[in-house]
Amino acid sequence: MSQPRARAHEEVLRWAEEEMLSGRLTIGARLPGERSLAAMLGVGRTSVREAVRVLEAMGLVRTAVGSGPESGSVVVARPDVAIGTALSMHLSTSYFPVADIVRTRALLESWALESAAKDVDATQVARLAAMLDAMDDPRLSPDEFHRLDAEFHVALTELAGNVVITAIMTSLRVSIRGYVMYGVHALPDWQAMARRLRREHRGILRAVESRKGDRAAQLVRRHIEGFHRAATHDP
Amino acid sequence: MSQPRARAHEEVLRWAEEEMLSGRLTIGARLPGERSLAAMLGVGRTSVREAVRVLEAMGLVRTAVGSGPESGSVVVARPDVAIGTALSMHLSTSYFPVADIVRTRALLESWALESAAKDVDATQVARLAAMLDAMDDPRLSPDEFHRLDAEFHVALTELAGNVVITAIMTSLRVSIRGYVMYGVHALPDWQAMARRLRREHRGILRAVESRKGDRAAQLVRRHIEGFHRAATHDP
DNA sequence: CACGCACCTGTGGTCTGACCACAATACTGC
DNA sequence: GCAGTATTGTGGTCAGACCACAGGTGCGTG
Repeated sequence: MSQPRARAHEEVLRWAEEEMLSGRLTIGARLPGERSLAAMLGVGRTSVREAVRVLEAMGLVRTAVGSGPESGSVVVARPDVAIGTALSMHLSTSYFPVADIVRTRALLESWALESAAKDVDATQVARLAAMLDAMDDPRLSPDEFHRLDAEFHVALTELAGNVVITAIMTSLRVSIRGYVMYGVHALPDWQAMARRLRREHRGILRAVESRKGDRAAQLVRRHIEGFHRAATHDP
Repeated sequence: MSQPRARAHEEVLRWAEEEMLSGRLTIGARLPGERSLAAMLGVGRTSVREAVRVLEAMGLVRTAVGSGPESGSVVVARPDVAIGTALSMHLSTSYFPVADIVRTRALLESWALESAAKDVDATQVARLAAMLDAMDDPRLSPDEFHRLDAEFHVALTELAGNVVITAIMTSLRVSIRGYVMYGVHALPDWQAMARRLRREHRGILRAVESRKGDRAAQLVRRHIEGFHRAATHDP
């Protein structure tokens, strides 16, 4: 009606969105097979596949071949996938400056800590501390270290309980992964940097634990911007 | 090498990302035709199309039929499209609570104003004031009013000059459009709300103009959360 | 010579039908 | 009873055929 000439694959996307809005298609549910879906909507299978690809890229479905309950297209909720891949692609066009991403990350993360410090419980702190213990292993490669580092920061952000912000944070981490690793290799002394990061992590966690929200926010902001400065400092 | 069994359309995506990273494919450039691209990469045209669909959904290309320089797949930079459609789809799965989106918006926007108020110039203020003048027309439908309102808020955020935050803001506005319009219809007195929004907009702009960053941030936070409360207040 | 219209070409958009690899399940022969 | 095989249904891929569309080309007419 409103869009009399929608492309066929958009028709499929519209259908999927309606099904999800109405609650007929919930997380964990399986989409009809591509062939039957095509017949159902009166479009070709290729158009259905194009729509499924888009849904997959947006982190809304996961596809698998074979048979059984795990096969086919299953509805999932991975918003970080969507934003992450999109951000990293846009980064590759150089449309997004890394500095803007770093600043955004600092903003979101400092807010999250400020908000989280109000009602953090011991269980959460213990879990975060365990992550930091794992990072103390001096045999870790820069690559592994960064993976744990990213996990720690995402876990910190999760404390605030805002799924949108968590999703954006995860995405930002994914999208700047390449840049971080590049910066790491450019560092004169990686071990020294690792020691510094570990120390700062402990400080941040301590501030959160003692409910000092604004101090935690300040520390994490310095932590992020400090690494950025060090990693982009060309000799 | 690293991924010996990548799906064909992922091969195309990888190619596109590499081309953009290397600078061979810049914004405004045209992709090869689907048929020649398929031949070039040794995959079927359907796989190329699936990849192009994903790129399109991520706001990286725009496609058009016909011939001439405007046709074909053109590289563009519309990160807001990517994040916006993804967010709205995830909203429809009810995975994202609206409250989290509203809070995120308040955070980003208040930061942007605080940062922008430091060096705003008269030209920008005049442009924003003109937008507010357009919103004064009492004949505007709620729909038109909301469109202008969204434009104003995005323009405010742009003042900070952080493209990542601008993209996220635009996306958030797009994704909550349905919710806002629903809330508007639920209001007992739309005209009264419009008057209030207009007044608050003027106040925010005034604060920015006089370089009072923290006051502008506070006002916009109240503005956003106030509307949210009013629109979700069930009788 | 200038103009306008019909034709040509290349683009994305779509559909059909045919395979393939794969994984769970049903069946079959021992 | 059980191991091994055949069946079924899934996504993944490809080739080929149309279609609608928009710009360019060139012919014909004024």
